[in-house]
Amino acid sequence: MSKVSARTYSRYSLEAISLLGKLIRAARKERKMTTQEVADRAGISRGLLQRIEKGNSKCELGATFEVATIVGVKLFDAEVTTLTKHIRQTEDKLTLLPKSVRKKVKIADDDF
Amino acid sequence: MSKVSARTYSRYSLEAISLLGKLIRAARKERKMTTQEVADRAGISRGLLQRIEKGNSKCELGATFEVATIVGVKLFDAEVTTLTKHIRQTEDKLTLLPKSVRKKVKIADDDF
DNA sequence: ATATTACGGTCTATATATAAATCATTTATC
DNA sequence: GATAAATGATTTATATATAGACCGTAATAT
Repeated sequence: MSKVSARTYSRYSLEAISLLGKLIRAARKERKMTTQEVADRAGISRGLLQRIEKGNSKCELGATFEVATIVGVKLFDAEVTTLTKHIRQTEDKLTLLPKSVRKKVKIADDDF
Repeated sequence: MSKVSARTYSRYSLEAISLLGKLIRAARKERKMTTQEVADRAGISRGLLQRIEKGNSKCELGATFEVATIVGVKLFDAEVTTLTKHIRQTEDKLTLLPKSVRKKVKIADDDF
């Protein structure tokens, strides 16, 4: 017992997670797949799939994305090839950016 | 020790996770935020943020989405209002679909 | 060049997500 | 209506993700 972390997330994040879960659930039913079927294909337990569809924020990222892939919910609205290309582009951008972010160390913080 | 689960995910899922991490990293740098800054705002540890940017599939879904939101990486390329609307639509579709998926219980499985 | 800070990695303790089994309920098919 | 399956929910044991501290290194600004 004794809750320590108690992380709380923004409304947008929670809504996004909720939507992803609902999309997965809808896609699964449209494809007429049972929860057990999808869980097996994803290599996870049925209980975890239920939590994912329910929009539980504490699920594993990999499990969630895998389930989404299985039922046909595209992340980033992109195919695999496009995805790979997108990764390359982001990597290129990354190399151009400074490797380390340096904060203004001046007298006063000009944050707002 | 003694690995038990050893879940493995599809190439697409792993690429999507990798891309998301890279997008987060790029967005963070473009906004000139340090890892510590983002981690604090997200209420997570710096180490977890590093794993998220690295594309680790075993990160918490909520933490990942929260970080993405903070650095401005839009999930579903949609704003909050659009997101909420999208949720409604999905819910509507959900109510129309049969509540339970029923498998053909015929003589032979016609799986392929 | 030097100082300072961001970053990457490692280690440990703890909280907790997960798998698996079980039961009750709902739902589809007969 | 009867039957069987799918779903929802709960419980327990175990694996593991996470926080927090630390260190060394790399990178930026002076």
